Amino acid sequence: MEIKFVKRATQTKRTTIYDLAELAGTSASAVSAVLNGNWKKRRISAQLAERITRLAEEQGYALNMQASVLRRERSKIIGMIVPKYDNRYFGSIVEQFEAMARERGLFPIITCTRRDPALEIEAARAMLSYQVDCLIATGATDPDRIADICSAAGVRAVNLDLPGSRVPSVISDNFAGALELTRRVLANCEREFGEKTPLLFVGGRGTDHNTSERVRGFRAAHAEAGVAVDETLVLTCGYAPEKAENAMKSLAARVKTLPRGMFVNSTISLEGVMRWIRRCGHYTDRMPLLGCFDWDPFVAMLGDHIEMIRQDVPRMLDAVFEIIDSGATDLKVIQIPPIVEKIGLGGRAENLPEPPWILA
Amino acid sequence: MEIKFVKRATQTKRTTIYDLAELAGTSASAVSAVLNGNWKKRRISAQLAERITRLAEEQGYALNMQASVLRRERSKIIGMIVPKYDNRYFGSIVEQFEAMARERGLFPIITCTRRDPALEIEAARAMLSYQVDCLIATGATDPDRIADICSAAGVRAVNLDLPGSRVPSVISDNFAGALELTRRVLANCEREFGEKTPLLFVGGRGTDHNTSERVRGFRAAHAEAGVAVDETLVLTCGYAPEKAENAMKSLAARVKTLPRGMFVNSTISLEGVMRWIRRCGHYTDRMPLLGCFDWDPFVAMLGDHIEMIRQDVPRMLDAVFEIIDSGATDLKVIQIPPIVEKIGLGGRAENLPEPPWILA
DNA sequence: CAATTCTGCTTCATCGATTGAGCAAGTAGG
DNA sequence: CCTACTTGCTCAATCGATGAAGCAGAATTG
Repeated sequence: MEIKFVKRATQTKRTTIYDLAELAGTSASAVSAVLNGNWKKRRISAQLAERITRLAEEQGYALNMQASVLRRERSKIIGMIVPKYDNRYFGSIVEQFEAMARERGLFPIITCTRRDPALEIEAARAMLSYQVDCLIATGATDPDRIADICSAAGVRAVNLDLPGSRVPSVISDNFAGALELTRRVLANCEREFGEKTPLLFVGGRGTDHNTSERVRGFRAAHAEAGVAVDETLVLTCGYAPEKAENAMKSLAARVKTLPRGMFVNSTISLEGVMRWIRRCGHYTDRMPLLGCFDWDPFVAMLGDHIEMIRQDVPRMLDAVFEIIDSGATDLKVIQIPPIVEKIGLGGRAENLPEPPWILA
Repeated sequence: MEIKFVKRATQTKRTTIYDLAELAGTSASAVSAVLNGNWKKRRISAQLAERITRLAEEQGYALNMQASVLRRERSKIIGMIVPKYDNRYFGSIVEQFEAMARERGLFPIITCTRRDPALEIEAARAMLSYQVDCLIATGATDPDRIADICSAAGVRAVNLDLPGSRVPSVISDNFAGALELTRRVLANCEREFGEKTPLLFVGGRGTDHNTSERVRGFRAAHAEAGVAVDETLVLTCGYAPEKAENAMKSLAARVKTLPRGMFVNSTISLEGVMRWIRRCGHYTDRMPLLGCFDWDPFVAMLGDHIEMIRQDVPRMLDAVFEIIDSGATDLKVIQIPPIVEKIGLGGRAENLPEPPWILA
């Protein structure tokens, strides 16, 4: 059962253009020219090109990118840092980023920083070491720091999801999205409970741009509806489920009546909120009416009491690549309108049995 | 508003060890030795080391990995290909893989193949071009093909999630997991409906190892319960939500009574199944009882009619890295017991067999 | 027929880091 | 005082691919 598997690592020397040159009775530079496609420019005969190509295939030749990149001006490597992979939003960002990069002949490398500021910086440096031509900082805690590091290395950067002030940014229109989401939840509450009450805002970091814009939209919708925001109900406690759950717990401990409507700042926070709702025993008669600034297919099935705002990932990435492709350098922040997920479509069918769905 | 941003790309020449050598009045080789940490071996004085280190920092020196890797024996780059980022299972695989790679001083690069066999191969080749030391093929449609390509380049490979026959594999114990999941759904059905009826199996590719093992577990549980499997109810239609949804649709069109219990082969398939359930109008009185071979926090909140099996990602990755770290080359398939998620809670079931389940 | 252009290559320096070999000065030992 | 180490460095080859410059020989032009 001892397999060649590792043996070959020592045995097999990878085929290089020099090996091919020798086999073809020609020079390495001819082989290189043929294999990287500009043999016409270099006036290699079609005959020799053909012969070299065939040989390369036979020998299972594979370009050594490290050598190639070292020599070339541009690496054609594009980097992205991303906070997490545990939700559909970042998942689709990464998946589409990869696809779009590949379409353009770029090699994508991605690093997940788990919202760790130190790791963000380290990851950015690592990517620069690998000679990325461009770096996309997604949801970075300190985008400007990253931009500075890139700029020192002469590398382009673009911010995604969270804006910075040093390089172009592409983000959702958080204010508009939050305004609309809050409006809907307020309207649902009024319809269901017959009275206008201030909503809870939970999740996100109070310091990040997105969260503060969403709070602004939240406030604007309240103002519009003539409802005073209850400041004790604005809980920007961080994104993690546990943080949201704890925030709810301690809120429940210090107020007498719990809100009947909530604005939850991501599916990740919603995870914690839902957990709390199911365990706290305060909503046994009726679920609170929720709005979630984020989308997840199963959340959409949780019931008709949840409204969702879905960030428009395809358009966001189109904008990112337009900046990259065009080489645009002006310091704009592009805001992409998010999508309101209509309940009923993504939402619950009218004729489903009533939740035993939610447990105590 | 015209920013330095791109200007610098042409202006700034990155600092190299030669620049530092000149500034320090020493040789490039001394600089190299100091900066990559083996200056003791190379008998550089602490004094000079100190001076060089300071200079490197001042100048914002960053190692050129392409040059470094080109020269070195091992690249310390580790690759992973993964089918999708749209579910928690692969999301956590990727996230933990990255973290564990970094812990070991390896640089992880990941490619999402979207279950496209051609892209899988292309991605594997690309990674070899970048001189990965090791490649992990996660959920690959043709792991052996990838293993062959790696072996030709003298690169180690490991299969994850789906096994192959050329290199070691780490997978879930699909049979045991499916057996337990089916048992539970059967039991739930008997309890709820007072009779033993065969379940539906939906999702996955009939040709892949995982799915066939799960079907085997599904059958075994039926046999155990004395229930005959209804062959028309085994729908290995692929993983995508639309495929599952369509399979359900056409099933509904050709049978008179729909199953009251279902084994769904992934959260991704469950997405389609749930969509169908909600739209079809056949389950207006009572939701079918479900079992899902996969875990998602929101699915867990969908109600008490869904049982879930969660694959043990941390242990799977531990196993993968143990193979890599130890340099093990024997052709084993390591099966990691999955976890039965208790509704509401979550933990390992009592009646799963004891690990470590090494096969063949 | 000589001068020029074109064709089809080859040669060689280069990218930046690494490392074996070697060298000069200092120190220890006999 | 001479040999033998040790210390602290430098030199130069090397990894594999790239592309500017150059060089024969064939083809074309005046």
